[in-house]
Amino acid sequence: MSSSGMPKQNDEPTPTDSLWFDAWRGVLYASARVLHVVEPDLIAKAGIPLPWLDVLSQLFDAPDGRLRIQELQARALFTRSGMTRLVDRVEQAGLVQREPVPGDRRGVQVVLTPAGRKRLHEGFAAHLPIIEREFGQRLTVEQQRAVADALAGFWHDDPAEPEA
Amino acid sequence: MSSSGMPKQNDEPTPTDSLWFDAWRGVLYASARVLHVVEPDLIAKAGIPLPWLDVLSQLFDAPDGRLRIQELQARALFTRSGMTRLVDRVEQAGLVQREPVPGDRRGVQVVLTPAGRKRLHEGFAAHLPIIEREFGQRLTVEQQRAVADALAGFWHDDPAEPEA
DNA sequence: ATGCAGTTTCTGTATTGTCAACTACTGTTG
DNA sequence: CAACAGTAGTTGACAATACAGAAACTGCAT
Repeated sequence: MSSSGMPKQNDEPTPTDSLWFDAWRGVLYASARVLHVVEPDLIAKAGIPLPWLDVLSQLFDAPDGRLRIQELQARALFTRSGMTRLVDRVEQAGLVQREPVPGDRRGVQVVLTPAGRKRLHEGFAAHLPIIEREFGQRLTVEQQRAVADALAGFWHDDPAEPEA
Repeated sequence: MSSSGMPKQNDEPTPTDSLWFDAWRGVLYASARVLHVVEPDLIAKAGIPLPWLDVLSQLFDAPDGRLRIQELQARALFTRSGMTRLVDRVEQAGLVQREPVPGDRRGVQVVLTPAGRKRLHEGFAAHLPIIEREFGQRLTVEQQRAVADALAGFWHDDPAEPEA
């Protein structure tokens, strides 16, 4: 906010004086640092890479428990492209299943299998304590509430909608 | 949402009732969603992939303007391994330079070139407005302050130190 | 019907990331 | 000083990802 208009040839490429940038930096570093601890543990304890867990939980959270490839792509947190092949791998592991879309013969619906639902729960059970230790316990309750409240909009709104 | 305390075999794999998890989800989704908008723009406008900018700015922020490969690896936000090759590419683009470490003949110091410093500034100038629009403007000033304050610990402390 | 722009997913290919050896060097120990 | 465990960085084999274009289908306009 405060940096006037030319952060160009200063001595700092980061406008350290602006509040929103400090907030952004906190968000960026927090997610990166926590994920770097969580990811190896998740693979070791539950045998699920992070992108798989993402697909699994997006499906679980979907209203009908089923999502099309492009919907998965829009909601995905880690993989931007290559959803076809990511689903290939998860399907080959038996955690997910492709089904035809009733009215549209080019589309594909992806659905959780019972095994997929089971692995999803295992995965969450395995890595929730780590997230609590690495993230939750470093914040006071007031800070947790403030962050949750401030950032709720980023996961609450539908990524398919281009936002208001 | 309201499930009391046994997130295990409920109908929700996510213990939606705990505050720290909502905070974490906010952080995770905010960083992912913002990055998904920022990254293509950064490549289009400044020709720098996000991991490059990360390397460049870590070097810029380093006390002596120089970092060893393993220090880059420890501080890196996006790339966990393969720092050798990432530095290869950035070096080949002329933005960075390898230099021998005075007292240690196996080590390598990575230093910004003038061209690298220039591209770093261009990159930041290019994508700061986008971050402000996608992130900063979605938060009130109080929320910005709260988030910045709550998450300051994640980027302020040295990743080399295993933290207190 | 036929054609055609728009869509949904898949495939080919290049690039990037991951994991496990491997080389070169350091500092310590006998 | 010779041996050796530990460290720094690189390399090679392989998996995952990105991007462009192809194939199949839809809905609307002729």
